[in-house]
Amino acid sequence: MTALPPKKPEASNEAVPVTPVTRDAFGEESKASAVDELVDHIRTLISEDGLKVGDSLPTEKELCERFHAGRNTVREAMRILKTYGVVKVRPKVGAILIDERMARAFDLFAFNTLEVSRETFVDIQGFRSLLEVASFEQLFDRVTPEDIADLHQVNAEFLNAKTAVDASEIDFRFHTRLVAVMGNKAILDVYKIMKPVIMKIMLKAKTVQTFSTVTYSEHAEILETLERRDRTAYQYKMKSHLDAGFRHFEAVKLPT
Amino acid sequence: MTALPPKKPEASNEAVPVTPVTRDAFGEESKASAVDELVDHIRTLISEDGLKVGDSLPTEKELCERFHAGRNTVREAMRILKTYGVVKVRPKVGAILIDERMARAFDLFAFNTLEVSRETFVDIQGFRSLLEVASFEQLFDRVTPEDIADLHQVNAEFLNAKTAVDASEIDFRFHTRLVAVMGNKAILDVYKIMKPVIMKIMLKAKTVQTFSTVTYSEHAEILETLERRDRTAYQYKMKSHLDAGFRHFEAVKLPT
DNA sequence: TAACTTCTATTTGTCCAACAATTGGGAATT
DNA sequence: AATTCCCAATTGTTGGACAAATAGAAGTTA
Repeated sequence: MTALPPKKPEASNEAVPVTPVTRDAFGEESKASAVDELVDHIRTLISEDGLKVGDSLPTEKELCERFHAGRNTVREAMRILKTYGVVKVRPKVGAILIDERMARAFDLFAFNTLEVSRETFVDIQGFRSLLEVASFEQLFDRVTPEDIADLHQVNAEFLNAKTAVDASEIDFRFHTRLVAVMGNKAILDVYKIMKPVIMKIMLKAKTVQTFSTVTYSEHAEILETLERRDRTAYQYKMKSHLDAGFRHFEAVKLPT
Repeated sequence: MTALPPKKPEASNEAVPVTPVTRDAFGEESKASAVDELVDHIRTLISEDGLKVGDSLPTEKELCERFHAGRNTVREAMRILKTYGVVKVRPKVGAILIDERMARAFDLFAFNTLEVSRETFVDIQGFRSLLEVASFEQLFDRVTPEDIADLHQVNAEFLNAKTAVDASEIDFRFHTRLVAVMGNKAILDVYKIMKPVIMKIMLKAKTVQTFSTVTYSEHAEILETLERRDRTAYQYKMKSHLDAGFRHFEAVKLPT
């Protein structure tokens, strides 16, 4: 025994589950890298200790010692958990359990830098119609004077917008704030994920001029119907507002 | 100049976009860690070079040199992309572009270490209420006899279900098929992503017995209102159906 | 005592260097 | 020409070093 593998120094006591050749993270099988094993270990650690959202994980050093792994290995494993939206790491304070998996799931699809196809456009606008028009019951139930005030304030920012990009940013903020009224994080996450596509739609359909005049006043009218709790008028105004962009997109006549 | 910061050795030529303090992925602002910046850089690299699935990314060393980053930083960035399901890395051959994001999205929620938090539960059910109840206009517009037939067929499978898991699988298929009636891919994708959480909700609320009796007949009643184009009845039946699971979750009395 | 400031120690973030493990591709052999 | 073997390139893992951030303690002042 001249050259023993330097991987396992000596200690094999402690509480080492020892999963020598396990399966990969999920589904597909592979050779079980140290990082994947570590993720598995941390997972069992979480469930066995019954850790809940808000609880802390051991520090990197402790994880190194407990699982006999190098710090970079631990860091890559933690990086996976961060990407999963399961932990939030801050210097000095360490890793805290969270649950933002929903937001992460939608982040995945924000990777698209491709063109907006006609079908995607129609689908997204249909989705928005559902989230902003058909949702009127939940909107009217929950809307507060604060919400209205916020929305007015956001809408007022149109007057300061210099470029079309600025203006569409404000436009998106307005609609996002409206969706936020429902107080549903999942819905809000989805809406935020659609931002790149929605922004493209807004930009395509409007110029700065349009923003500071038509869009601004349409928003104002929508807010007014919201304030009055006028369901019928709200649905009509909002649907027209969304369809406006749609009609313009039609006019452009995309190839496909 | 005795102690210059060791971060930037010297070279500032090449093609370094130099995003010193950029924004985070979306909306929320952060301090822009080197790893996050690197992910951004690689992303722009992919889109600017027009890389497609199957193409190769530069090696770790090349990425280190091109973006003046340490190898661990590069590795953590690649680890993020791997977790996203955007690249597949093998020793010697390097990183190849793939697109398994949908599969990864499912994996996210198969990460069972965490309980479905109460807020998540409420949000998801609210979302479903929007997608399946408030969407009735679009549903009634587009539903065809074929859709109805399919839905009846799926619902009939309850009779063959042996375990609660089987049954909840069928339950989810039923609701998915219903959402599919709208013909909106974006909405359908979102619904599919929520599958693991929805499945948990279904499992929590029901036993096999329940599925083969209550759920089955509730579905049948919903289909009947859909066939009759009875808007009011549909909304009432579907809302009750969804709320049933909700009430059971209430009864469980979660700690927080 | 209470509020504020400063300091310290701990923890994470990044980089470097070294070696092990894997493997595609070339070299050597038949 | 086919097969086998070997090498070199690349990723995987480890350890160490230092920078950056910050929670908590210690000290200061009103």
